[in-house]
Amino acid sequence: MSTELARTYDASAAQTRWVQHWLDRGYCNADPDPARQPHTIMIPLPNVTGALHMGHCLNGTIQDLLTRWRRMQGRVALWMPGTDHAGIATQAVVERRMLEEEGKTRHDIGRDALVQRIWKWKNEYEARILNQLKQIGSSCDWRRVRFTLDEVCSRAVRRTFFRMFCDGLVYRGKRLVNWDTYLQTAVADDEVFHEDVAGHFWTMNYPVVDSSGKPTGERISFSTTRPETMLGDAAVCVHPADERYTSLIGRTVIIPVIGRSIPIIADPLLADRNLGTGAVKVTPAHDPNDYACGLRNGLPMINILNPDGTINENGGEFAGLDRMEARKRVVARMESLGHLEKVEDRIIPLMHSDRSKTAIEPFLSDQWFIRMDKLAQDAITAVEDGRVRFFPQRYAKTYIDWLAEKRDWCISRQLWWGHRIPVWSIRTSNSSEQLAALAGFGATLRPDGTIQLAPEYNGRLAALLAPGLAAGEELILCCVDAGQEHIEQQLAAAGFEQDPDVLDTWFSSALWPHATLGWPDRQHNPPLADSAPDPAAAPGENRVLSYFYPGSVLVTSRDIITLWVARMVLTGLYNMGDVPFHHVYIHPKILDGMGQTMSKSKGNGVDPLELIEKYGTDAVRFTIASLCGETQDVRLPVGYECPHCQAVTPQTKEHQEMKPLGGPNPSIRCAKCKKSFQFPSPWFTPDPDAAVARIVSERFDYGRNFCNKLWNACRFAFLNLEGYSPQPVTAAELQVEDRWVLSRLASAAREVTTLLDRYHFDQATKAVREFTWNEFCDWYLEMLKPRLRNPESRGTAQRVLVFVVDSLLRLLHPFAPFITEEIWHTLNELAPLRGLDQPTPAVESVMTAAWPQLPTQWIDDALERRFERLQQTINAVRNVRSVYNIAPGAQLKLFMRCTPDVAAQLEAVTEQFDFLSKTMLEAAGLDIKRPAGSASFSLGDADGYIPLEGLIDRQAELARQTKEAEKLRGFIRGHEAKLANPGFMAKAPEKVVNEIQETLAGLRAQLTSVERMVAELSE
RNA sequence: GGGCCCAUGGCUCAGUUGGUUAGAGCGUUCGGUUCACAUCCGAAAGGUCACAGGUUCAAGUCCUGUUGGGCCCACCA
Repeated sequence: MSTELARTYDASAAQTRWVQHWLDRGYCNADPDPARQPHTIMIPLPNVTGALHMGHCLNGTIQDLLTRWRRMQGRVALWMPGTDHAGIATQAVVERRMLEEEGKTRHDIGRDALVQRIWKWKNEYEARILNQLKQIGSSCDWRRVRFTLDEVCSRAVRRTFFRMFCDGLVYRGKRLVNWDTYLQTAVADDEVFHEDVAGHFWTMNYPVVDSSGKPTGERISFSTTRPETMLGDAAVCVHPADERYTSLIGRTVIIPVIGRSIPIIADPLLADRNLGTGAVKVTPAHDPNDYACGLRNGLPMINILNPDGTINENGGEFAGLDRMEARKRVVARMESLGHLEKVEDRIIPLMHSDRSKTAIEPFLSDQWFIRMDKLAQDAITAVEDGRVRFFPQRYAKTYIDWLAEKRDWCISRQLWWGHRIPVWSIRTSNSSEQLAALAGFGATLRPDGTIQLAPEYNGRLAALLAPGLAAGEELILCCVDAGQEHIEQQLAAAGFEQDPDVLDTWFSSALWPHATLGWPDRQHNPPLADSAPDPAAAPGENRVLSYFYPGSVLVTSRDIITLWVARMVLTGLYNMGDVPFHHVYIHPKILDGMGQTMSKSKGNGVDPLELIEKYGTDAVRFTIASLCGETQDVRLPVGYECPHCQAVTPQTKEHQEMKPLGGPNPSIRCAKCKKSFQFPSPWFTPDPDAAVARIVSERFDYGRNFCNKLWNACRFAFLNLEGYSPQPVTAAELQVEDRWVLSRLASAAREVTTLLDRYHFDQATKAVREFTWNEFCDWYLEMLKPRLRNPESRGTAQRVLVFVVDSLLRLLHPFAPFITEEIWHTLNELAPLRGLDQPTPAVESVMTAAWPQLPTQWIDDALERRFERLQQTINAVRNVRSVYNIAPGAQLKLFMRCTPDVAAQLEAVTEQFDFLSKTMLEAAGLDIKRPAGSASFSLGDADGYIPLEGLIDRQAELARQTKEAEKLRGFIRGHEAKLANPGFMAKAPEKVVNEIQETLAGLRAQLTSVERMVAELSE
């Protein structure tokens, strides 16, 4: 390591160096240590669907900041990394790509081949994601990286499902799914989009019949946009209070096209008197509202569709027709039978599949559910009693409101990529067949009707239908084992078939906090990557789980509070009997320049590595942390930097939406140099030989400038450390500025600690920046310059300087890990021993250094106030210099009218005046008179005069002071009005009244000074 | 339709339980090459705190409504 800092900081070299160094030294590893407290953060597992964007970068920055900070505080800080298989999203990406590139669907290649392809994709993107995380400085324990489909997580998934199955929490039910008839698959809600299409609105009627089935002549009218669903109608529904229909409620109608009789029912939740005719046909199997109505009223669910979108056998003569063709024929038939009243054209909002772009059909299918009542209640209680706390608190409402609905959780998905549901079933026709199917498992029927399996299956195989075999034709078993235990083979051999569906992705991510720590294995620590030796292994014990669970804080974004956070709490309580984390910090979302959230579908995502390349990781992290407040999302306008002339073109919505559309890659023309360039986009890869713009955002100048400042301040310090000798520094040796900077440092350290405790990252960043720049650099370093040149005073100055730099690097490390590490290592070369009381050897890495906790006694308010007057005086002199355009080098004289004790304080720092403002303090005291031709200023308790004979325009100075006096009079009037207000005097607290009076007195004194100056100038 | 959040100088944002003269960074203007930093230093200009009511001695801050924006959820015969 060099003993000097280079002229500029090379961010990318530092990043490469320290990422590897930290890895080699194992500084990020976290192993159980009973002597210390743990601090656990589980990463919100990124999906392996694609690369990380700025939202992940923000999320990671905060987690790493917290992890590094807690580690420095002496905790065993575990940050658990990993990725999510993201069932639907990943399968969709791979399928889409396969369709585009090879024209194949998953049915063409089969289940195993598709899953293999997805694994390949996963490996590629997982590597990319983990690399991105490393590049942003993430101090994860990389030995522990997990994937939701890996063996450890899979075991936890199967065990949880099995436990829930045995506890009766799992059941099979019907549910309407979004069915893509083209791809013949169910698609998730977020995989569908609304599009308005031209359609028709038919009004028809059904004839009312009497008890013998004869038409009474009455008819009931309704409207529909999907006449073919008539084939599956189970009722006609009206509002119970709708007087037009009260007489018809309970009567029967006939569906003319198929001759089925259905009842007229009343349901206030479904029927709306003000819509259409007020009566509505009910098709429970093909409409979500009708489905809910069907459940409420015990209606039959008549499915009329085949998976390919044709009408099935329930459609009578229409069976086999495509639903659109069936629609036409049903309408024609209704018309010919005289039941069509009118047709209107209408724009219909219709759901479409993202993938096939075809219309979605609501389709009733068998799904697995988890009963939520008790599980949800437990999770609500955990937040209500404070075992889990949200920051900011308002998000607890989102969580509780959602859980309070206690809607059962549909956990099955019609996909191939994911955890296959560990349920096996066989069709039988009676209980003896069922027992026969179970013969190989040593099954006997207990007297109470439940099934007894042979002991070796206890806890590994369970039957859903017990007690009471033959409750249905189907026998359903749940098997916890994977293939190795052979039970699955036995099941297959006995004729059982495994459910083809997989579990909802959130089922496995819900287990993340305990699954990653090895649950349900309580005997062994979870395996480490590449079978690395586990330093914390203990026989018969999973110490990793018992030590790191529950976690400390979950850091995530608000949109998955329900999907993920709630479910982690719920499964944590269910499996572990304890909450998965104590705090939930909800951070802002990253928005683009137009205020939209970043997402792949909008094409406005930004790869953090692009910005890191331009600004450096620390700059990006520091800026991001500075934007992480309580309420406001982070707006991040970006631009394209022209590769030819470096001019920046701000990104617009048009840019985000530019796609090749079969032609050449789109490009942007630079407004300045008129040349074209390509740009990074989620829609295409730029041509290999094309000039490609990079993404920039001037918001990151904030962090970059700060890093530059820090670097140069330390560079300056290090250039002045020649001859540094470690020695205790006594109180007597400390100069005013030393005591001041230590006071400020102690305050800053306390403040940053408190703010981080409360997750106020924006304020913490601001505090540390202001200390570094506005206090340490602007004042302390400047005041140190003369002392460092003087051999007499140099030693103490160096020792204090080294101490402050050391503390500063520690304070900044969680925010800016690379630059602080880089500087720290140089400091170690120059000043291996440091400390004020007793110099001690510094640790090798700032990452393992202790977080600064400085004595409260160092904070000296009186001293800070005196120092502040010095600063104000100097600022006032600078102001005069600037207003009168006086050459920076010109030496000025200063006279101060003030009390003797203030005079003494000012005289004690005469050299500082000279040095910082090229001004000699000539005299100070009560008897100072304004020298002729002076510029003047008032600080309230002291007035300053700077003789500027010949340089100052008397009239201009008079005008300046008159303006100042006017301003003061305005303030004074405001305060006087307050004190003259009887209401204020009677009702305001005494403290506030006193404050106003004091301020008023100060303002009046200052006005007196200014008025005297005006008088003097007017003479 | 329900819920949550936001609206403060040209831009991006702070503003603690209501209480002195509403702050910062960038941008703008003016002035600066003495050996840490022009990614810098010094100075200045720039705000009726979205709008309308209300509560209060006192409102950027609390309440109600309006407008505009974001997000989540529900729904659209």
